[in-house]
This record gives sequence, structure tokens and C-alpha cells, in this order.
Amino acid sequence: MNKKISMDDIARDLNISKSTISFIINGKAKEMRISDKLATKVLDYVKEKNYNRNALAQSLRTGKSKIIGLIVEDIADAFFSSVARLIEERAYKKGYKIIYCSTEDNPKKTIELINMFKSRNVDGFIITAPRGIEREVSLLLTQNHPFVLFDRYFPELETDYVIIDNLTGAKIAVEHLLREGFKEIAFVTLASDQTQMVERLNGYNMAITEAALQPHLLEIKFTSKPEKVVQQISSFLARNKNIDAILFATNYLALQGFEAINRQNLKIPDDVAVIGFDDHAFFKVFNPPITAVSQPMKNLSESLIDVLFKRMGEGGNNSGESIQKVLQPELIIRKSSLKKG
Amino acid sequence: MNKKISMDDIARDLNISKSTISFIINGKAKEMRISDKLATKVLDYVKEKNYNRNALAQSLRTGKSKIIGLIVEDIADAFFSSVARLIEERAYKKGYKIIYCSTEDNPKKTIELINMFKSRNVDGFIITAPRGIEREVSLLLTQNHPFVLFDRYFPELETDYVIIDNLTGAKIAVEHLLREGFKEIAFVTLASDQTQMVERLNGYNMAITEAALQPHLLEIKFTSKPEKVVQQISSFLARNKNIDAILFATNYLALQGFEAINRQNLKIPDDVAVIGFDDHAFFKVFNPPITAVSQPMKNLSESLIDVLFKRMGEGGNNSGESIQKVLQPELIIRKSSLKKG
DNA sequence: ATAATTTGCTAAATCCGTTTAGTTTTTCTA
DNA sequence: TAGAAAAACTAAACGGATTTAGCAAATTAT
Repeated sequence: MNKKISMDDIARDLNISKSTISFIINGKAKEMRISDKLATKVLDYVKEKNYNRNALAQSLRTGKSKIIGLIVEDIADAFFSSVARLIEERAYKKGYKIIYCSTEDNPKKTIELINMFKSRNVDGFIITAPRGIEREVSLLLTQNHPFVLFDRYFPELETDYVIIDNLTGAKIAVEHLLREGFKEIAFVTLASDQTQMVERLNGYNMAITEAALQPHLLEIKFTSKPEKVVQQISSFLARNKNIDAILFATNYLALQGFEAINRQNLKIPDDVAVIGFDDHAFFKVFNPPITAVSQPMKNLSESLIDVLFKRMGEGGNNSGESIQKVLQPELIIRKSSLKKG
Repeated sequence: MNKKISMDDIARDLNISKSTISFIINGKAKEMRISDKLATKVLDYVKEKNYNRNALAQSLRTGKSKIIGLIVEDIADAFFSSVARLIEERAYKKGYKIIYCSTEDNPKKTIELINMFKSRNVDGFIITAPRGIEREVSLLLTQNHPFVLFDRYFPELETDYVIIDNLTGAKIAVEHLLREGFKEIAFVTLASDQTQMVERLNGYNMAITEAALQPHLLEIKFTSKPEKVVQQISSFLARNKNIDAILFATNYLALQGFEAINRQNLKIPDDVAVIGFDDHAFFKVFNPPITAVSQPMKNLSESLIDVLFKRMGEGGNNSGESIQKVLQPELIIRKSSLKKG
């Protein structure tokens, strides 16, 4: 590896002080009363030699990094990767870079990631938190690191977060199915104590109870292999032939659910109507197109950035109230949830 | 922000030298003949105080970071996010973290990202390179930074890369359609001079020429908005009503293509057969399921990591031949490309 | 002509680890 | 029991920037 040129090298070559160079490079030439002549000379030299500041040294000294750490559950998931992309775009415009990592919902890994980000002086965190990192998150609070949670949050902690109204999301989905005349509406979800999942279940239950109908609930273990999930849904459908509509709590479940529906030789929506939670680009072109509870991706990512920058501007978490945004999801009605006729 | 504890602090508190602490923390206690008693004392203290090394300082001194920079075209794209996820998993097991960024195929942004990674001492790069960064890439070569290109490469540069045999991928797709009896096979692709796109076009052309058939080519500008893409494909189909099969060069085009096919009121595969390039989880559950040229994701990500680590082990690029792997894609045949009957 | 400013620039401390080249103390050998 | 060798640590330089405090020369004010 070619050793890179440093400010010291430039200082030696041009026979001036390192401080002077630093001021010039940081655009503080005027402020520090460096002559235009010298400033130009340095800048030219820098350009000629293709000099780049060592960001490590800079961050070490300043404590700032112009980097935001984004910690998502699984970057391969369309929801998270879309958010990541949108956040990256916005942050980039503000001169910040994003580095992202996946937790795979593993608290140990997540804690490691948080510490790695901390020890690299990221300026802020955006986190989808698995259960089990409550301590680490409250450490972020007390240590006054700017951060925002999203997708889910810890009710017991007073943190900033941006989430969607999951309860309402599930509720309007079920209510739409009710209006269409479906009566035996199932909810296929993950067995999870994460807030977003709990709320979706609550929304489903609320709508079913209000309509005085019978719930049909299938909770699947997070660890199940895809084929296992298909089998579980498949046998669930076989056992409950009266089910005429299904709300899937996540896209991943919807995917396996479609497979199960195929295996049971059911037609959407004639035999069974379907709604997914989280929209997906492909849902629009499915045959039939799939109705979905859609999270406001743009709004979500903008809010995340806004909240985080607010915190960063204020220099941390102990300055005032926490900011908690709850965005409204939208039901995008397509043919998969419409009664024939 | 609470100021964090440093080795100096520990040194002062325990009244020993900073070097000693460093040796102990780095597991060099034996080697440096530090007594077990002192080592234990320090380790206990470190645990008690929840001390974490400052990774910036460490990297600054050592030049290593245990971080790999992954630069993809668009993390929101299922292909790239899947690769990212798989690479992350493997790297994590080796004690490396991944930080990833999207280029959006913008050379300027990509160069910035590469420089940012460089200035943060990442140990290696994995890059999907847009055109226009050839100079930067050859700089990586001369500066002896370990890196691997993937998805596409620069024929004029002698670098490591892992790609798939795009020509064969497109060719076997068309040949399959020919075997099924389709005669008017269209290729919908992006106007691009990136190698993967050029090769896919070559594969299509080769298969069509060998069969002595008429090509039907639609090249779409990369910058087109989604709706524009739909319209272009739609009117392409309207103008060429004889087309009985389409190979889409990317998933994104397939998505817009499905929409266009719907608008033209065509049925898959009866009116028009369809094959996508790059498989997608949802293709399996489409109605009908969609045939796809599938990249060997596991193999791809493993190869990338293997090649990169080889380079990193050798300490850079000027030690020996470049490693260029070409993986074979697989045609996953589903109903969308089967002739009725 | 001298003091007070202003201009233009620099020295040195600092951020926090790593690592080389010792130094001091203890133990062993002759 | 002197001298060699081993054991147990440590001082200080280094990596590459930022930033405070301050110095010398040139201007301006008096």
C-alpha cells in the first residue's frame, strides 16, 4: 500500500506550518487571516497531489464523523432496504454518509454493532431494535448519543422514535375485508413481543371483536425455516376451511402464504381474500394484484432524518422532550381483497 | 455526551503504564511477560468500567479497521441487498464488519464513497462499479488496496472480479424459449455500456442469430421514470403484436414489463411468454410463476469474500495474477415461459 | 517617532491507541 | 557473590488531523 500523503508532508514540502494548511483546507483561511496567495498555493498543491484528509485522524480529534449508523433488522428485506435507500439519499444531501448493518434480530450482534459505531464516533444512530438491547439503548440515552428508533420501540424507555400506527393499519385492513363481506378472517403473524407485531395483533383483535366475529389466529415462530412456514400455513388453511380472508402480518409471511394457498389449490380472492402488511413493488403486478397496508416510506425516512438531525443539532438526548412520531399507514386496495361480483 | 474512558484513564487509576494496558487488552500479556495477577486486575477493571477501545485511534495507528466497504449500485434492489446480506454474514463470522453504500450509478458519488472508505482505512472493498470510475479503480490497484469488483468489470483493467456468465445466461433463456416453440422473442434491456448489460445483449443476439430469427430489441434509458418505462414497453408491444415472448434484462424492467403486459391485456404465457433476469422470491408465487435466469447468490457472495480475503492476506493487488471468477447462472423454469398445451 | 493594532502565520497540545526500545528488578549460573 | 539472563514493566514516539494561544512583521493611530 502506498503510504498516503499527510498534512505534515505538505507542510514540509511547502515549508509552512501544518496548522496553516489545516485552516486553509477547512475553509478558515479568511477567518484566520491567511493570505489569498498562500491559500491558493496550498489548495493547488493539494489538488495536484490528490491529497485527502485522513478521516480517522479528523474524527479522532473532533469527535465528529459526518456518518450516521443505520442498524436494520435485515437489509435483504424490501422494507428495510427501501428505508435505507431513502435515508441515504437525504443524508447524503446534507453531507452525511450512512453506514448500515443488519442485526438479524440478534441482540448480541446488535450490541456489538452499536459499540462499533460508538467507537467510531458516528454522529447519530437510526435503529430497529431487537428485544434484549434495552440496556444498551438506555446507555445511549445517558451517554447522550443522538439516536432514533424505528419500526418498533421500547415502551419502557423514553426515547425518540418514528413508527407507524400498526394497530390502525391492521384494523383498517380487517375493516375493509368486513365491508367487502368476508366473515372468517384469519391473521397470520409471527410470535413476537416486538411492539409492531403486538400492535398489529391488537388491531386485528379489536376489529374482529367489534364485529363480534370469530378470530382465526396463526402465530409462527420467528426461527422457522421457509418450508416449515409454508407447511404451517398450509395445514392451518386445511384445518380451517371456512376461512375466507387472510391478513398477513409481514411480507415474508405473505410470500410463504401465497405458496401455501397454491398448495391448497385456493384461488385469490374467490376462495380466500388476501391482504399483506407492507406494500411491495411486485404486489401491483400480481395476478390478481395484492391489497396491502402500506407504510409511508418517504415520510418515514424523512421523519427519521429530521428527528435525528434535531437531536444532533441539540447535541444529544438530554435536551428536552423526546420526539415520538406515529405515522399513518395507508390501505392500498387491489383485487386480492375484493369480493367477486 | 459523556466523555468516554480511555487507556490513559485506566493507567492513571491503576497506576500502571498505558503500554501495559494495551498489551493486556490485546491478549499479548503472555508474550510481553505481564504477570497474570496484573493482567487479571486490568481485565476486571476494564469489564467493570465497561471500557471500549476507541476504534478510530486504533485504526489510525495500525492502519487496519476490520471493516470491509461494500459499494453497490442500489441497496434497495433485491439482487444487491441479498448479496449484501450474504456477504455480511460471512464477513461477520471472520470478525469483519461490513459497511455498505449505494452508488446510484453515479460516478462522482462512487468516487466520494471510495475516498471516504479509503480515508477510514477499510481493509478491503467490494464494488459494483459504474462507468466513469476507471481512474479511481486503477488508483486502488496502484495504491495496492485490496478490492474485488462484481456484477460488472472493466475489461481494460486487470483487476480481481467475480461475475456471472451473462452471455450464457441470456442465451440459455432464449434457447429455452426457442425449444418451447416461441419465434418472436423480444429483449427488453437498459441502454447501458456496462459489461453485464452488454453481455446479456450479446447472449440474446447470439441465440437469435443462431436460430436465424428476427430480433426484437427495446433499449430503455437508465434515467427513465417508472411510468415512462411502462409506456415505452407498452407501445413497443403494441407496435410489435407478433412478439410471443420477452426476456427482461433486469428485475426492474420485468416489473414495469408486467404492468405494460397488463395494459396491453396480454396473458402470460398464452399471449406472451416471459423470462426475467435475476430471480426473485416472489417469482415463485406469481400467477403464473415466472421463469428466471438466477444468479448463484451464495456462491457469488462466498467467492467475493474468498477473493477479497485472499488479497487482503497477501496485502494487496500487486502480488501475483488477478483472480477472475465467472460463475454460471441457472435457468429456473416456471410456467411463464411454457407453451400452452 | 512610538504605541497600538492588524495581519499573517506558527508551536505545541490534544484526541487515543500501538509498538519499539529500553529500564529496573528478580532469579539463576558459574 | 559477581555477572548473566529472565521477568515484569514503562517511556516515548507515532499515526494524522484540529485548535488554542501567541509571536513577529507590517500598518495605523497618536
